[in-house]
Amino acid sequence: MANIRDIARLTGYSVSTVSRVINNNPYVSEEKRRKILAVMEEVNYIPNYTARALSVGKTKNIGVILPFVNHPYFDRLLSGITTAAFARGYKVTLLATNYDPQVEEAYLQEFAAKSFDALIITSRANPIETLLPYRSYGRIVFCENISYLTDGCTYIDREESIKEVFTYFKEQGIQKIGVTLGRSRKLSSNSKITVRLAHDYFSTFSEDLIFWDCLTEEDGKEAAAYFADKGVEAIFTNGDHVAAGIQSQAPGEWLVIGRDNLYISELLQLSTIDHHLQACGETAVQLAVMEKSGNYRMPYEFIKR
Amino acid sequence: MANIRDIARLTGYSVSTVSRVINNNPYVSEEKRRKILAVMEEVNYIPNYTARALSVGKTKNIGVILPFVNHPYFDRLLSGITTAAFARGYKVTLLATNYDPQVEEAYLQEFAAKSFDALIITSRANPIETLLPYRSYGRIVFCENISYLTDGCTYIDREESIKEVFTYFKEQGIQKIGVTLGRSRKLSSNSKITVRLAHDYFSTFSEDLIFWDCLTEEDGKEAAAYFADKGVEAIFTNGDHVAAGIQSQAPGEWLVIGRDNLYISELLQLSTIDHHLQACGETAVQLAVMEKSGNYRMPYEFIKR
DNA sequence: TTGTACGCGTTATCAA
DNA sequence: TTGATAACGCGTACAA
Repeated sequence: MANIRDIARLTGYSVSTVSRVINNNPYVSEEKRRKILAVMEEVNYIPNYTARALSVGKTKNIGVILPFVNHPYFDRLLSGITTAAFARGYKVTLLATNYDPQVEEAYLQEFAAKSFDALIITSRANPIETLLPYRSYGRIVFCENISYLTDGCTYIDREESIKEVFTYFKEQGIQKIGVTLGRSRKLSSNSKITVRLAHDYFSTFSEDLIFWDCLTEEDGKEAAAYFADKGVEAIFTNGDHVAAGIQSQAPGEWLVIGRDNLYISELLQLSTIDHHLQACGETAVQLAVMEKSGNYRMPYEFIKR
Repeated sequence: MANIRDIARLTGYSVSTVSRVINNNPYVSEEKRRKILAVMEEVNYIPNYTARALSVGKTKNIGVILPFVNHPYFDRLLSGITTAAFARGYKVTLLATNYDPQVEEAYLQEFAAKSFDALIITSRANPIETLLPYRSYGRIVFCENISYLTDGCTYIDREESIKEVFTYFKEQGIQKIGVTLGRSRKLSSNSKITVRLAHDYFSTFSEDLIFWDCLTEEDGKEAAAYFADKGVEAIFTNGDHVAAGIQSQAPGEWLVIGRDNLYISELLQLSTIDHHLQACGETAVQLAVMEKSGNYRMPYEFIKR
């Protein structure tokens, strides 16, 4: 593997001149440029990416912390992130945590070690206090509404969308609802908001009307069994695929509402909230590369069917 | 940001000793190790990842070339890849091409520039001849059966699974079928195999019984319209989500068969092929990190419903 | 327009 | 068990 010094030696010019050719610096005579390019071609020279990154101090790489892929919520978000990152010449590296706090911290350490130019946290496994100090190492974007931050947050409008759904429930005369959620309210802002609003809107609501750890369609089926004897009239789910799992077990049993506006909800004629996750991912990248600053709440659509 | 030399200066020991502490090298006296660790802690020192990568010549990073995310096929594959990579201490960076050959080559150049320890090509935009030379820069794994390679390929068993489906069609007395495909047969081995076998099994088959560029559920709906007057009895699709799109437009009109074994196919009671994409992704990583060698064809399941 | 020399932050070799 | 020093490969002030 030839390096820049080899090219310098082979052409008889200096390392800097070769570097200028590599970087399209105009201050190189045409003749030398041609010759240098010829030699580079001949020995199949390719500048080392890591060395450049070290020298310049930038990697053109954005790290994305998420629990896992192959889940509608994160895949949508990721789609927006990759699209936007790509358009700006950034690559995206996946940092899967499976919600393990230790693993997440290891990634934060890597970020601190300058592995990525920026970090996007789509969902976290540690308390926010653990993460905040790492902001001194570079840009960290949160896909979550962190109240005491005025910059670097982009989030879907859970607060308003859920209120609209719950108001809709009331209009339909519904008194008692169940909800499905992904994980304990400790860290998930979605869980926190959902539970709070459920209590606000429904005096009948209680902790045993929550079906936790609900991630997949299969989990949705189990949720259906769980709610069978709970006397709820409607179920507010944490995803269309979950809603579909529930609906498949007991069609028409409850007013089931999903999220994400997946095709499956159209197919089953289930109402759903489109939280514009794709746009959220794109905004996250804009924040990550400092193209934008501030906090951004995405608009949403409640699709009634 | 303190560096290793700062730590050396601050502790009064040499850079090498500090490096040994960082890397848990046993040849350091306990007293020095303690003191060095204390100072590292105090000034919040974190070894620079890029510098280590440059020095060692490895990045612990696997690049994955794919057209886009948020598509069942690639999301499944990616899920297997991230899981397996994670378990082995590798990170995964997404290299989205959107099927642009130029972009793909740019990624290959980055690979040649030592940006990744290995490359996994899940789908390509260039002819195989363009890619092969890059194997001299490091490990490249193809998720595709490349006949004249005896190593570094892992692929789903399209040949046999499609034969089984087509045989099943014949058993059902079906004489004329339509197929949906993602993109031109030039580069997609799936398209190539499907078209070849369709001709082999069905004398009635012709090019106008192919609905191309079929990627999403919405495309599936268009496919349904396309096949409305083609007189086909069955449609072999390139994905359960596409199959669902077709089925939604004209339930029971055709015998529709999907692929990927998504939940939606269970819901609609559509037959499907489970190609074990997750396992394919995991195997790709094992090949990438040289834990395995050779070619691997994944087993499949034809799920009749 | 060109070249020298140093910085980027580590790891590895070798001598002590 | 330690430390000096040379890689690793590139970018870039600075001087010429």
